[in-house]
Amino acid sequence: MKLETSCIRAEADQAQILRCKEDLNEVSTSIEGISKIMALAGNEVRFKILFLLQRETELCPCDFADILEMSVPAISQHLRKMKDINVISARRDGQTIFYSISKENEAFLAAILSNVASGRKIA
Amino acid sequence: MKLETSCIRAEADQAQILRCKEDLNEVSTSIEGISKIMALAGNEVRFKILFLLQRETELCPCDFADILEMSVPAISQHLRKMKDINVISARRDGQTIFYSISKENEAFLAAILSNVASGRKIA
DNA sequence: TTTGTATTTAAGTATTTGCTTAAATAATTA
DNA sequence: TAATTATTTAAGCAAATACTTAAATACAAA
Repeated sequence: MKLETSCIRAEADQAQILRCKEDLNEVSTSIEGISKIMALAGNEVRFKILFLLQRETELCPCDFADILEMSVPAISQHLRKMKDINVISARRDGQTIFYSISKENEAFLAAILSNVASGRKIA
Repeated sequence: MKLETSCIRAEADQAQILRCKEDLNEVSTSIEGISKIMALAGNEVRFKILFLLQRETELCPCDFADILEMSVPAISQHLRKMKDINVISARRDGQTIFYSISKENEAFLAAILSNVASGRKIA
């Protein structure tokens, strides 16, 4: 019995298929981690938050609510998701909690954010 | 009447808030475009497809179905989304349709994919 | 022309997402 | 202490997502 999901064409390069599977397997942990970060950064609100954090170093939920004209709980929930995955980190100063981009992912995010340009599309 | 979503703390730096809003406004088109790409790349299946395309230059839906062990329609729908947004492009050769990363976004995706590493997390 | 292969499209559905409002914490100030 | 402020958490819900199966297209070969 054939696997229904598979193609049965003669041209399929079985060696290539196998090599691809092995390649993927080797980097699976890495891919999992990166696509989790990408999934978070892929939300426009969160991407803006990251963009702002890069420029301003640190901001509080309240600031984001003002800047993005969104409710504080909505912002807070976005921040939580990014904090959970260690994309950003928090420090408390009195009642205010300041968020900033985690050292760990700073370089990766900088590479992505460097493509943000005024007026024009990415290169 | 105050805007409910806004913070009323004394410490809010109004100049900073305003500057951030202006900054965002200047790059809004760019941010919109990039986060659309990121949202697509943020899905693990699609990220794998992009990773594979970078390594193999071009592959067909059937190949992806074999490699990722998913149904052909599921793959096809992922490919469509990326094609719609011009992340990938297609060429037909007989019955087979070969997909590849669009020239337009090659550099951007290469920058992201360069963080995929075997065994370990991103830097 | 009929049959088969590769792909896409469409309809249906379970899950996830991103907000809302209301309530709960936590720290500050009166 | 009580009242205020900043933030988080929880519950609920509409919209988006990612699959499924079945049907439709497009090309190739018999």
